[in-house]
Amino acid sequence: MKLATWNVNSLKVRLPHVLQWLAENPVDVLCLQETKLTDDKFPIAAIEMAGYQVVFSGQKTYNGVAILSKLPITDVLKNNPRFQDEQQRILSATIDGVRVVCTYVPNGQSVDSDKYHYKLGWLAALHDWLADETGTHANLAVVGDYNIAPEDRDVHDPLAWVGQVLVSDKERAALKRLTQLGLHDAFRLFEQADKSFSWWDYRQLGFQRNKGMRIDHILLSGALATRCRACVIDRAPRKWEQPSDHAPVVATIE
DNA sequence: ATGGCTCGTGTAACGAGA
Repeated sequence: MKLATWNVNSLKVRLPHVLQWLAENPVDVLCLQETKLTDDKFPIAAIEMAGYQVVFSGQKTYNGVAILSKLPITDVLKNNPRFQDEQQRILSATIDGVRVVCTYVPNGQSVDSDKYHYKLGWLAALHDWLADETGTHANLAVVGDYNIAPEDRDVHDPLAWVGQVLVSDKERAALKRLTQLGLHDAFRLFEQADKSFSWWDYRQLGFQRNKGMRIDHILLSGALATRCRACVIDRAPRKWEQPSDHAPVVATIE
């Protein structure tokens, strides 16, 4: 199974990019974040024409997640059953024996904001729910935009970012707690180039200068990590016209 | 210099993202 995740920053704007990328990279499963579409506006027909089934959970203006799959999708669940949340940030489904959780972790805005506290509470609730899910599903993949750079090597300029949102100790500790449930960062199962990032600021030629961060992750249960043969960030669509600020991350599971 | 781009909303700036 080829499993990918991509924060598209508006599926309305990025639908052509998604279709082109799938044509060039016919992965089995693609998880999307920040669709920014209510469910009545979701482009089901265009995605089905491309050979994918799709489930989605959206809202107006913000957030929104979707799972595209070549193979049948079953047992769809919206949100974290343990966390009351108006914001549509989690969608789970079973595909080919793999439990896929597509997640868009809150950004947090800044460490002194209410949004930061919401992020930490949200992550704690995710941990508590996934503690059960890891027991229930041996083949579990929790993928998406985590809005956390796990280590300094995942940040273009760690000194400039010390203590800031996306890299703060509390956020990194929350992510580490997820990995301590037995979920492995697929990207770090393999040797990778230095300064590998999945997001680059639109401003100040961020991509051209590689001023980015690695904040989009594929976390795999032990059973899936053992079967994982590769994990790459595809920078190509970040070079296209009117790109998302994020690049897709792709894991190959035998 | 707390901006710089890009998005949705809605049709003018502004909040939010990261």
